[in-house]
Amino acid sequence: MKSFIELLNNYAPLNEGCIKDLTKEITEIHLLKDEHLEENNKHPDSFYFIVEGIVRVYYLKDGKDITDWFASKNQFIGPILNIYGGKPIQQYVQVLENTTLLVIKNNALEKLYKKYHSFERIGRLIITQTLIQLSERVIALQFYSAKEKYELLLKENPGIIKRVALKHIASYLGITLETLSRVRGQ
Amino acid sequence: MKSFIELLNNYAPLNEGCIKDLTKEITEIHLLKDEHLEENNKHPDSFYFIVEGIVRVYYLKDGKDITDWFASKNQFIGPILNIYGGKPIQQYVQVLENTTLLVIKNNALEKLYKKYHSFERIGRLIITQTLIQLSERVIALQFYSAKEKYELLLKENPGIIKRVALKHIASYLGITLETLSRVRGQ
DNA sequence: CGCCGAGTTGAACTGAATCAAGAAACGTGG
DNA sequence: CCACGTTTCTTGATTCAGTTCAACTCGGCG
Repeated sequence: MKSFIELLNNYAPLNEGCIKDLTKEITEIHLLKDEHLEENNKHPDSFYFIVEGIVRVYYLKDGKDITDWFASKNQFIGPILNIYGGKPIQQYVQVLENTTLLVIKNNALEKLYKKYHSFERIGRLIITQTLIQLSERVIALQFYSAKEKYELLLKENPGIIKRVALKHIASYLGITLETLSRVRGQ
Repeated sequence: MKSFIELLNNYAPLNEGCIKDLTKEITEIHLLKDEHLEENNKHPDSFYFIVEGIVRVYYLKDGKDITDWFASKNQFIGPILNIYGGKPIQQYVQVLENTTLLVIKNNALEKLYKKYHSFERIGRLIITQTLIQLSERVIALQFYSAKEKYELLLKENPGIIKRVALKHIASYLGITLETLSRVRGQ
């Protein structure tokens, strides 16, 4: 919780009142390996911060499980509304290790945005950061070979390989499990 | 100019003082077909709004000209810092038709963000919108065939085909000009 | 011990890239 | 308004990275 506030403070200074209001709206939850956030099958209505552990965000495409995003310690998961053919995709969040999360409801988030300018600023900065990350991914998908995409992931997120099943890595990279296996065999 | 303010107001209501300050910082420029924004070769330091016309944002990858984004009437172009292998990519903006743009310097933008909460909010909302668009593109790149990507573009931006050279469409879609040509021949 | 999910390996297939050549459209100057 | 060169687009033949399908291996767990 402290580390969360600290992290936000790095984006922009938060005043006491805002921290107080924010703290009131946050709840901490613990999930065990392979559990899902219980909000599945609902419209996503919360924002999460990962205190410890690792999760993946995924969706179903033609019945196949596609990993959209990994997040681990000190990272955020927001309801990044994914769109497919003009329609929002139902997204799910699965915990890949025992994980501690902070949760805040979207409507509480909206209220804080409205009430505190500095909080709105932090929201803007975090989203901007996410946008930049995503833009790198677009380039990777457009030009990198399977091997290059795997190596980029290794470079940017070295720990992930040991913690996450390869099938999830494969779908995240947009390649098949078989191709990933061959790439890894050098 | 009016349409610009109106458009912003749709995101969040701006007060008089903010509109006044904003207006002071905006300059209108006119560019002819094929001209470039003169800020090329510099670090991008402005934000644009397209009043009329169409532009493309592109970068060079291994000497090849890759279109990253199209923008036309009533759309924004920000310095969406693209990253490639961890390094920011120099981006260029070329006008594809005679075009009228509004320009605001980044540092003026930052001042307005700081001064007006409602302006910061608009910034957050516009970036969020961009993020959603980009997330759709990630899915398209991961799963769509060349034909499907082309059809998606046709559906979402029907006018663009007649206004933009096919080679730019091709590099935007992440396919070769030859493949695009074949796809178009049904 | 035997099952089951996860990962590996192999062979055939395919969508798109590449390379190459030609056609069509465009603009500029005579 | 036409001739010429440049740029843009099309078409064809070949190649290749990655998919698909299928069989097999490995490790954990009831």
